[in-house]
Amino acid sequence: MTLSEEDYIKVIYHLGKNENGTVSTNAIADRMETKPSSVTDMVRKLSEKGFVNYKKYKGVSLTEIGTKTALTLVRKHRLWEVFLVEKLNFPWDEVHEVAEQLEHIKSEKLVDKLDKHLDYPEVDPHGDPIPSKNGAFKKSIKKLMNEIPIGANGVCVGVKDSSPPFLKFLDKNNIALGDSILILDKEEFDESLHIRINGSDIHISSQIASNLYLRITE
Amino acid sequence: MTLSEEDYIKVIYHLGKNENGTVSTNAIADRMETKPSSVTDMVRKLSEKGFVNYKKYKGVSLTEIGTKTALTLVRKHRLWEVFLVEKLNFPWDEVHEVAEQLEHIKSEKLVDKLDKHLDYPEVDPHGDPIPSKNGAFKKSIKKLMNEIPIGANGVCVGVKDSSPPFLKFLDKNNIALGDSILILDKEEFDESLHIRINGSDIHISSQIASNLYLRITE
DNA sequence: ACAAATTTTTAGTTTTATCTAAATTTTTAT
DNA sequence: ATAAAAATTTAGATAAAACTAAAAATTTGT
Ligand SMILES: [Mn+2]
Ligand SMILES: [Mn+2]
Ligand SMILES: [Mn+2]
Ligand SMILES: [Mn+2]
Repeated sequence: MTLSEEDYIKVIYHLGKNENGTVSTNAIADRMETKPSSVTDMVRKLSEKGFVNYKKYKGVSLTEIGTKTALTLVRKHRLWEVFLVEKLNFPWDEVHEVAEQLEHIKSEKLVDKLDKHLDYPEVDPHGDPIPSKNGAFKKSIKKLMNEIPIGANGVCVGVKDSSPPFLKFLDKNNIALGDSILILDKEEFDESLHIRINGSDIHISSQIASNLYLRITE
Repeated sequence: MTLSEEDYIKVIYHLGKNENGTVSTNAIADRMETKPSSVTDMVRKLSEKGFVNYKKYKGVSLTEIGTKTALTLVRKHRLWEVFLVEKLNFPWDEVHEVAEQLEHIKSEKLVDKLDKHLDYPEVDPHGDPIPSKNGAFKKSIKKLMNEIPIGANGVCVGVKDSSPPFLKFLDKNNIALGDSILILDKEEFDESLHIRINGSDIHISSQIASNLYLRITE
């Protein structure tokens, strides 16, 4: 597996999660910031190697071995993110880029020892679950904040958008994973929310609310 | 800097240390496990980029910027080795291979934070010095065990050969860095040594003695 | 249903890092 | 000094991963 092949497989995995599993050439090209013709070439190669199912003009989906490979990469990526935040004190908005490189280091023993060193974490710094060695997820019951009824209590457990600008915004407003949140009210006009967090009442836009996951506590 | 360019620069650095600084095409090819013709191509490219001085048929040497680059790589390699041994409990004979990959991760911030996390180590698990951020070494006064007079006391501070077979041999014989050693006697016939270590007297071959560094304690 | 728009693939190049085989230069030995 | 040996470079090829431009297939809108 080359670095490039690995990145393609990860992208196909992430895009396939939302859809029925089948991903279009253009969608991959967009995400990889490359050209559709390059995607066609790579997808054909991955198909020959058995990682994806591919029918010309019909899109691609991961095979069983392709899915296994993707999960191993996601596991490595997220474990490294935990390491960077927990052990090296990186800000959570800077870890993705470095983990994008570290995920390609080839050593099963390294991943096992890293997992142990981190005390077997179940989620990464953005609240995303870390697959176990055999590819199993602990599934969590989480909902986007804008889909939660007024009056409900929850704990902030993840972000949908984990881009640096959004994460920096959360830092600036003292919103962190693990915080308790009470939904006070919703404005009809723009769907913005009034919430209580860390003892203070604040007003957040629907764009923010639709990118924060809560686990409802009752 | 591609991964391959970085590996070439590191090899030229290590080979140049022993010689006058000028390294031959074949020496590089041997060490890189590649063909001389490939080395010629790469060396020409590195020369165009300003990392090495190169005159056809006359060998290569690192420029100032090339040396700086090599030292940064050596620093990263050795810091990662310390991490693997100290934090992840890797055996010292298995870290080189993994560090060979980790040294190529591009993030200055990562190296700084790793250095701090490890509490600014001065040597790697094999006793080799770690260059500082600006490329300075702490020079240590160490000698090969076979060059030390009978009766002298020393502390084992490094290995010359850090190949897994030699390191495993030392483990098996309970010889580790930091151990105090007294040279008891030398056999004329094969230059083998009788030494006292950890309270017991043992007999070691000249091949072993010529690959262990001691710092003489008096 | 069918023309237009969009998506995807094909064909032909480029760059990087290799290789083999042949040519050239340098070194060594008589 | 010169022939043989060794080291090094050149020439030409290959494989991976990109790209552009053009062709082909699919989807969309009327
Ligand atoms: Mn990546
Ligand atoms: Mn993450
Ligand atoms: Mn390397
Ligand atoms: Mn080392």
